[in-house]
Amino acid sequence: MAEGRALRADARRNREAIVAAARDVFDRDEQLRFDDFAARAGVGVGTLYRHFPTREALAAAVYEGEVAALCDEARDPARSAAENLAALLRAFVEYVVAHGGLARTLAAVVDPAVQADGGNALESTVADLLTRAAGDGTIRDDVPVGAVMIVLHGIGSATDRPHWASEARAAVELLLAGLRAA
Amino acid sequence: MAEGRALRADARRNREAIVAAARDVFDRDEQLRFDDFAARAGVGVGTLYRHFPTREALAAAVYEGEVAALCDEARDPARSAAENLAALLRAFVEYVVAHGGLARTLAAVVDPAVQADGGNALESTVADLLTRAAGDGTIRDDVPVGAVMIVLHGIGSATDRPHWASEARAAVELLLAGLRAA
DNA sequence: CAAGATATGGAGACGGTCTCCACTTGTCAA
DNA sequence: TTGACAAGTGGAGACCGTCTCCATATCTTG
Repeated sequence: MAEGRALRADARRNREAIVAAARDVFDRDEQLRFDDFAARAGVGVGTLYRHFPTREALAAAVYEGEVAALCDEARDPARSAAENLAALLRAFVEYVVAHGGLARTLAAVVDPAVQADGGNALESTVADLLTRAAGDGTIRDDVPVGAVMIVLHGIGSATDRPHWASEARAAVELLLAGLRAA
Repeated sequence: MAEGRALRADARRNREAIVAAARDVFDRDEQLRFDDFAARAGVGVGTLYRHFPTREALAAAVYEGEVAALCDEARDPARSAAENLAALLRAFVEYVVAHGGLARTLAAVVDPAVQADGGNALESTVADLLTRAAGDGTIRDDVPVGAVMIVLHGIGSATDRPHWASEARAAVELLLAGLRAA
């Protein structure tokens, strides 16, 4: 996804408007068809398609922005890696609790294979914390990042269970307990 | 979904043929459109729609059958509840490893809210084992079933991560370790 | 301020989903 | 067995969301 060329000014504005509109729509959990979607962002369908050829591409763009904010909160140098990891995972749940629709859409639409492929900020942040905490001896050292990501994915995609919020919190605590166990 | 009326013999045959065909298609991970789908089962589209108004209804029917088999394996009276629970969770992963397409389809299509609503054999089996194992004192007693289900859901829906099989196994071990921890 | 490059929008082709009903098949009472 | 009614069927075609295509509009650069 490297920028091959600089976007023309108006194109960039449109692109941003689309992402913003998408964020909004996903968050409200509105089920909009692609055409209306374009209208909502104030552009034509053609423009929407040029910038984001698939629904997934659009979701990925939103995803990227959301995740970046989350990761920043987990880089407090005053805390140990294990503490930062716990903070990140808990923040993740609270974020998802606050933005259920967004989380569900992203979990449903963003392809795990793509995410796992490297470009994923959340995964590499978790991987980093995991490695460093394991180095400290504060958590087990035999846990692949993927195992943690799988749990997070489950949390993001099960948002319409009746008591989901408390279950999600419990799942994270379970995960943290598992990480600490010998 | 109580049977309001007994199905006519031919109708029942058709219904079963459809479910069997669906199982097959999902398992192979073929992306079939509804019409061809009906043809595959040897019935008309109309028939398909009468029996299963939505893709989800169809997936749910397949799901039910698959899960019933799994749960039976976890009712060994010679083992403790905790052991049966561990066996069930591990069997779940191995099942999903062997039938990735099926698992992904079901995870993507079957609505968690419906599953959680009661009619779900897997969830009630897990709930039962969880309660009994907690009674024995072999695992923590503050874990809602939902937390475990969320992890299982994550496992089922992340099947296209590159090293997914080993990550899924690790996730289950992590979960089991978390359950054991004080 | 040209002239070329870049981006736009939305009409309409395309294709999957789902409905509807004339027809077939099963069931059951006589 | 058979007639008569209920139950079930199939697939043509209406419907509607997705996506392409290109004449037009807008930027940018020399």
